[in-house]
Amino acid sequence: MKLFGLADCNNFYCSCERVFHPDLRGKPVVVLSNNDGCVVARSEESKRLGIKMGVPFYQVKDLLEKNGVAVFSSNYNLYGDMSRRVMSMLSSFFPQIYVYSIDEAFLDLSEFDDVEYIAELSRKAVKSINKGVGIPVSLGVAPTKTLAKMASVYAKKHKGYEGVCFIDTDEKREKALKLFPIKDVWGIGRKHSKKLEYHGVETAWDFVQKSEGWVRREMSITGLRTWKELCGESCIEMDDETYKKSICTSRSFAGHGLNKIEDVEEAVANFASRCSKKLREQHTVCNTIVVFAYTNRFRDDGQQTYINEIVSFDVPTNDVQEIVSKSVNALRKAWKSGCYYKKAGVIACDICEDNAIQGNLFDTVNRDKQAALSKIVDEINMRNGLDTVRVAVQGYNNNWHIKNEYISKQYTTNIKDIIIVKA
DNA sequence: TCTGGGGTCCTAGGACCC
DNA sequence: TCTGGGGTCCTAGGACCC
Repeated sequence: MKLFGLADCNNFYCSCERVFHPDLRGKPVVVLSNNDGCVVARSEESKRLGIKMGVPFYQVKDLLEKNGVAVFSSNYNLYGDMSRRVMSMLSSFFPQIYVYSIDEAFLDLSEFDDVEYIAELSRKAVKSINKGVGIPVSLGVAPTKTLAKMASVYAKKHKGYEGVCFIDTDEKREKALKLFPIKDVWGIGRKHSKKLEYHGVETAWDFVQKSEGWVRREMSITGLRTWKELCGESCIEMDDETYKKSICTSRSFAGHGLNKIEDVEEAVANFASRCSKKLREQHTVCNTIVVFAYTNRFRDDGQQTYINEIVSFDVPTNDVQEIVSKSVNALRKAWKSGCYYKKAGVIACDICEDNAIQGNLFDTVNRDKQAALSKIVDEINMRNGLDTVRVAVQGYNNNWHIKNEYISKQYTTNIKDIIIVKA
């Protein structure tokens, strides 16, 4: 039987923080989103206190304080680096891994034919990662990705499994489906689970009792794929990661937001610069950018506005100056004064590989020179830090900076923050 | 006062063609 | 009274994921 694995890091952001705060093991921890806005990660102890995923920080601040919960702003440099370590260890055990998100990877186990051997390897991997990186991992194995995902949930939930759970027989599958709430199935979101519950479907098992035709009609092709996967038929492909088809950089602004065009301009210039860097990193160019900015949608007193400017290039590009200047010009053109902007961003779309650029007969830009300059700027910034060389409009006022009151150090990526072990 | 950020895929409907 | 039939392409919006 062909099998897939799913390795999922438990409460990943919290676990990362705990690696450098061993005193917090067994204690409640939460990690906040950008701007210390919402709770985006909770340790098991915090979940037990009833803190919900995505809840605004200010609404639970008292509760957290009262229960001595350790609070962290998100530290993406740290989490990104820890993720790389986990993935690299994982691939030393399993040659075919597909990184699905910062804390998850699918494993293609088709080259192994012995289930016992897979089980042994899985247990070894989980133990080694825990010991070597300090991150607890749950691993599920099953004939489809949706079932593997379900197995990983059981692996995490029941201590007896020691982090590894198999759904590899029909009996186990039936039992697993009957105990699994439909709303927690991978691929079934809020809308569909509401609808399914209305039709009497409460568990994954109830769902597979529905007919194929009914599912196709009510939930379209994506719902049908989930249904088939739960029945044991593998039909969700692993994306052989090529390149991202859209790239977005956006931020919310702290407090009321920003109402001066210079401040928003500086922010947009920085978002555009970040987009161009991401494009270059994946060796692609974009044909179109979208610049957006909007006021606080949660307020009903002030004036609400939405800027959404779409700009196209004559020739697809990833050049920082071109993308920044077009973005800033688009913002200036669409600017409406008298509003407090709470969030803004830049999206690069119509992306293609940089070796397949469709030229333009009337192009006046020297593309070779431009590419050479980009390369040098990237190299300088790699050595000396992000944005050492920048486009002037990116500025230094930084009035759009994000709030992160509770951020931990860059333990693994900044030499100044490396922990010193005392003899 | 305070509410994240970054993606993918699918569908319905409009515009247009013969 | 009665208003074809078949395509393609594009876009906005919905639903989902982490």
